[in-house]
Amino acid sequence: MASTQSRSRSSAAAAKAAACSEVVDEEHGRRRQGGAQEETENKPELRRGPWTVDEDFTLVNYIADNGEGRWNNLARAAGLKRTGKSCRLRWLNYLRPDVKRGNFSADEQLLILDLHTRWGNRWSKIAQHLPGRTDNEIKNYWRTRVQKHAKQLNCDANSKRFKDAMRYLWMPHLVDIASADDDHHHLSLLHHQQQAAAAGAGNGDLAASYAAADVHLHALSSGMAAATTTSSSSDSLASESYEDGGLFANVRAGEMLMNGGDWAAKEANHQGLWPSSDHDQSAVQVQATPGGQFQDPELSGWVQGFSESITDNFWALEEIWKMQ
DNA sequence: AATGCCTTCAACCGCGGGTGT
DNA sequence: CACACCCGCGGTTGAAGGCAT
Repeated sequence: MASTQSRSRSSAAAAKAAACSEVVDEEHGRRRQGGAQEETENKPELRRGPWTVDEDFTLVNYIADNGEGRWNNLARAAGLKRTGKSCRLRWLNYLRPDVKRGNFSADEQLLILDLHTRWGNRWSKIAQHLPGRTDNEIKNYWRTRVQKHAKQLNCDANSKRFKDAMRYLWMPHLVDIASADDDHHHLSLLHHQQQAAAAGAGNGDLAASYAAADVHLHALSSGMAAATTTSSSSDSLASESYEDGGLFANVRAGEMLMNGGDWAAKEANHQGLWPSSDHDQSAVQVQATPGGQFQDPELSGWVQGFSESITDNFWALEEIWKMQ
């Protein structure tokens, strides 16, 4: 389990830090090896590197008594030879009682992929929607796992190609895993994510994006045996969008509009498929053929060709991932 | 068993924005 | 208004453990 690994790593690091600490002159950023004996009488040097158990204990106790914030003052008052920054980071990323450790669940992975598609490298913003997860952890996850997959697929993690792979292949698969794991839980997470994003959309752009249609691509995760695209009205952000019991990718036309002109252009060329301008009444269903062909030949060929070109490698990676 | 490469993640750094004086 | 300080964010680094040879 990753949490065990983290803990063992942390304690080992702490032991090492206790044996050989590095200190830094905060004002000038100078780094030195060997630490305490090099302190000058005027300026107490600051420790850096891995935290010791004693330091953790001191910080946790101080925050328990006095609360967090004002980190530079806190570091001094607590008697820690650390910068305020370092204390803050240690607390937020590691010592905070509600920090969740261990591997990301399929739900969380799905949420990260979805939110990153929408917001890019806004790690702290993404982290706000994953309770107990820190921006640092999500960032590391992205860089080590997601970018690795992108590299193995020979494309950039920020490229349209990879984003499309996530939308059409990875996310449906994660939905599948999440469904098998806990159907209701992932629905509630997605619902939470939508509500949170909509609530935070006072700035308008997200509101606009969510005002656009939801597009549900059914059964892509099971090899595109069939696909159903549903576009519903603007107030379909709510959970009923997810209540039909099927396995699907949740891809929003508005999100596509937000994330690239290509999608906007594609959508403009496929009004029959994604009638995003249709913000009124009833949902529009576009049924793919049993062979997995979309009614739109261009999109069908593009999706299927892409899917065929990477699916083997992609699922193999998924299997590796599940074993972690 | 020894060695070297790879992966992961805690921690650091620089920067920009906010706030107080 | 200018300056200093603080805070938070995103990018990067380096150490430890895992794994392959």
